[in-house]
Amino acid sequence: MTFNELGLSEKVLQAVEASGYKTPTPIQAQAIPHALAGRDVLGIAQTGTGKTAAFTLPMLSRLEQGRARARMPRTLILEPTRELAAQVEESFIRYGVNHKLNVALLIGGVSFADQETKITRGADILIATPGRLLDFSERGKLLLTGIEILVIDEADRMLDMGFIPDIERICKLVPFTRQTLFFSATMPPEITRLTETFLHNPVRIEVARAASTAITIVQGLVASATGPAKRETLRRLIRDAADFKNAIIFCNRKRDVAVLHKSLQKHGFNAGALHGDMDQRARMASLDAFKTGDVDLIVCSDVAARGLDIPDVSHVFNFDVPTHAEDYVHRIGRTGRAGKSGVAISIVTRADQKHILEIERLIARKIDWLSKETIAELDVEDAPEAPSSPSKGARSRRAPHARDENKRAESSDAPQRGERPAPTRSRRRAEHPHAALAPVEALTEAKTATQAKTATEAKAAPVRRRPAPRPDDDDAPVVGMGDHVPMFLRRPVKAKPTKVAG
DNA sequence: AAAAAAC
Repeated sequence: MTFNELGLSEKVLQAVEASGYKTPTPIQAQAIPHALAGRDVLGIAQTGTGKTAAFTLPMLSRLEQGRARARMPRTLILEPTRELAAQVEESFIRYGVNHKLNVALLIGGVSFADQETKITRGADILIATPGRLLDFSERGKLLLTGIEILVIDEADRMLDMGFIPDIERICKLVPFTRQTLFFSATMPPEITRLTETFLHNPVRIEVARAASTAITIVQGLVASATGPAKRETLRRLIRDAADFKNAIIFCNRKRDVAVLHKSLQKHGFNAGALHGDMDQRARMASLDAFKTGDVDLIVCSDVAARGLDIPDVSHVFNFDVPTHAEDYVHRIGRTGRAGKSGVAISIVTRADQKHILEIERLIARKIDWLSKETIAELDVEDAPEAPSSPSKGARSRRAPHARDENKRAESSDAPQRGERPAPTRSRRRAEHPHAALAPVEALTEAKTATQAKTATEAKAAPVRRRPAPRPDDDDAPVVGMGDHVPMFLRRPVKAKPTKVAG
């Protein structure tokens, strides 16, 4: 099967060919002919299945007839997050090189002015997140009465995010006669109801089960105590990762994204961050830096869990185990894409064990433990949230390592031989094909190399003076708000939730 | 339990 057989226009086919694609994915092969024929499509597909091209390509073909009028876009694509919207815009730009179509991106967090100019000029393609779209619509700056094709992408995620009322409002603002392309990874009852209301006799296309995890992803669990010890566990995993290229690190909370990001930087890692409380420019900049390889680590909230298509992510680390099993599937799906192999490792504390069971049930398989010690052996209950008191067990075993890292952190502020520091990359391991499955050997082999390297770098670079590092306080200054924060702000807000009587 | 999304 080739793209030529799907009925796409010559202009689109040329752009597809220029991008180097020859064979359509299953969702593309099945959806494109129906989309071109004007049918409503209900696509049940995970991200990473080629879903975006499944609607951008036929839309571009169909838009070749007709032109946009001022403030009346011809097509509308709704996305749950700003990054996804921007990603879809890129897809239209890539495959629309031979067209003279106006593309507008309507997302929050950026100024109105540019967006308004584009809308006023007339947009053939409008890609939007619901909030900003409704804002424009309510201000009378945008008319949805000329919409010919409506795309609702990631519908189940829109549901999770509480967007369904907005989606319903928008569906009522567009003409009844439009064509609707509707995509969702799963079909919960609310989504089914939505499709029954807003789709007309749709073609139903289902490609991959939502809960299936790509077989190209090697998954593993590593037991850890909480607090600073957990960050130490992560650093060890990054350092010892075999075939490491880059990694996405997920935290459950935005606050922890910021804390971990600072911690990694302090330890000399080349890391960026991405979460929804960052301003939009910083979000875009972080993502770009990661895509181009300027940073090889990015610490994220679940804003990045779904849909983001970053080619060649070698590792995903769940710094926190997601509390929703579905999120696990989405997170680890950032690696192992397009037939490439990937590694996904989750750091598990005692409190996470029940979530692991749910995840294993969802993906219908056991995930291997990669750590020698089990959770039961770790002194989890005694592990501190605050940086003041260390956990005994896990800590003392790795103390030499921790000291090592402090040296690295100090040296990292200085430029090394005119290059930006890229510690994780420079530390890339000699091939160890099954390292992820044989972690103990990999760790031993890796450790000597790391230590040798670190020692050299520490000598070569000027050392920034800091209080003598003790393994106990290696992370003490990291609070996510700068180093000078009153002590009372560092204390956990709530009483320790893990403490249960008895 | 938290994240995301409008000002």
